[in-house]
Amino acid sequence: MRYPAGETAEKHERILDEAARLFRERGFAGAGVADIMKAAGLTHGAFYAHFDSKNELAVEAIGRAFEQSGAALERKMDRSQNAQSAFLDAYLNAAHRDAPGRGCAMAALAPEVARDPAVRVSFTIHVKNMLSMMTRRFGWKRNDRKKAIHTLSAAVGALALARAVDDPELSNEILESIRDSLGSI
Amino acid sequence: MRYPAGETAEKHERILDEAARLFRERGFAGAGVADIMKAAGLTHGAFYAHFDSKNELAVEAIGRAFEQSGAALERKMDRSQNAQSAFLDAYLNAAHRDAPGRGCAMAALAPEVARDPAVRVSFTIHVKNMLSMMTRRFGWKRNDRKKAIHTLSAAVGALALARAVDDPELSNEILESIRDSLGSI
DNA sequence: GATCATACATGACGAACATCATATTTAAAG
DNA sequence: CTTTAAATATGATGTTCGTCATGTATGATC
Repeated sequence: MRYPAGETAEKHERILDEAARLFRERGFAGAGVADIMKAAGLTHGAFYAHFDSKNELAVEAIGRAFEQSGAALERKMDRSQNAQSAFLDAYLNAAHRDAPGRGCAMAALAPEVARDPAVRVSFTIHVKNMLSMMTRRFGWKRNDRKKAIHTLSAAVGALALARAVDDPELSNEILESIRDSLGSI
Repeated sequence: MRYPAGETAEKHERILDEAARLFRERGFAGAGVADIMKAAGLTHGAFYAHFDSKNELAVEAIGRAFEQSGAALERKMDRSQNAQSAFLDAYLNAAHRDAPGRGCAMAALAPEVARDPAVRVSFTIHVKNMLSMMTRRFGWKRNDRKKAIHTLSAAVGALALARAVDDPELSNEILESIRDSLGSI
């Protein structure tokens, strides 16, 4: 049957949201089209009425993931006196580590992105946005750009490592160490 | 036929080497058992005479990848006056970025490792080894451990981001910035 | 109100993949 | 020398996956 335009648009958004979540949780290869459609409350057949291919979905889902986690970060910085420490607290903590599906796309997907030419294009735009957002909000005077790159790289690396190690003490130590180290650069 | 023990052991090593390379290049999901066996000069059928499963291979291949890239790092530090700057130069450069198959397993595989319980165990041991190797060789006095964690996280994050972005200028800028920033911590 | 367009569900298809079965050949063990 | 055990190639099996084909019901359009 033909469905009301508004409902279709909502389903489209649900597919994107679930893709952005499942890709971050399981990787591009680990989340199938049928999985994503099921999570969005549909069957696999409807997928190609919304997207040209799984790869095209990956491109759009990366953008969605950045938008979601970026907006969450900005909200937390808005509510704080110190944007930098708000960023570090929000990014480098156990809740973020334990919920990759709602977290940073860079820490969850960077190596897989590197292997997908189409996704890299979108990823690059959002990394640039992230860097300019950081320099803007942190209010740094000199070496702004280098400090932003340093903060971003260390935060992304720390989160990825904290997720990959099996030892809870080491995982927490990584998060705390980097939060502390980056607090005074 | 039954093959001489020495040849079989060599083939076993070749399988491990090719797995360590292909997993880093394509990810665990992206490199198939048949691909790895073909790269090792064998057919897929012989695989289960060498390993119990693909996942078991992944566990051992992660160890092999750490050993290879760790040994290469140590050789470069041996040949230098300053272990820290030798580390930074060896890790954060375009050649390492462009050859993930011979490079750091953390930057190439951390998010996938996080999803595989068996691989995480091996990964954790090697991260700990890496941290103690760094503190030992860098000759730091105070805050050794925190500085090692900081250096490792920033280097891993920078390399992963430098590979994932599409813009060569930004990619080089990330490598150079972090090399510079970490040179004075 | 008749026609058209489309978003969906169901199901199928072909490819890729991990794993297993079997036959073969020959090193190793006795 | 005979027997046994093992490493390999070939091929099969069952599953998963991306994508496509088709039917259907109904909102949209005229």
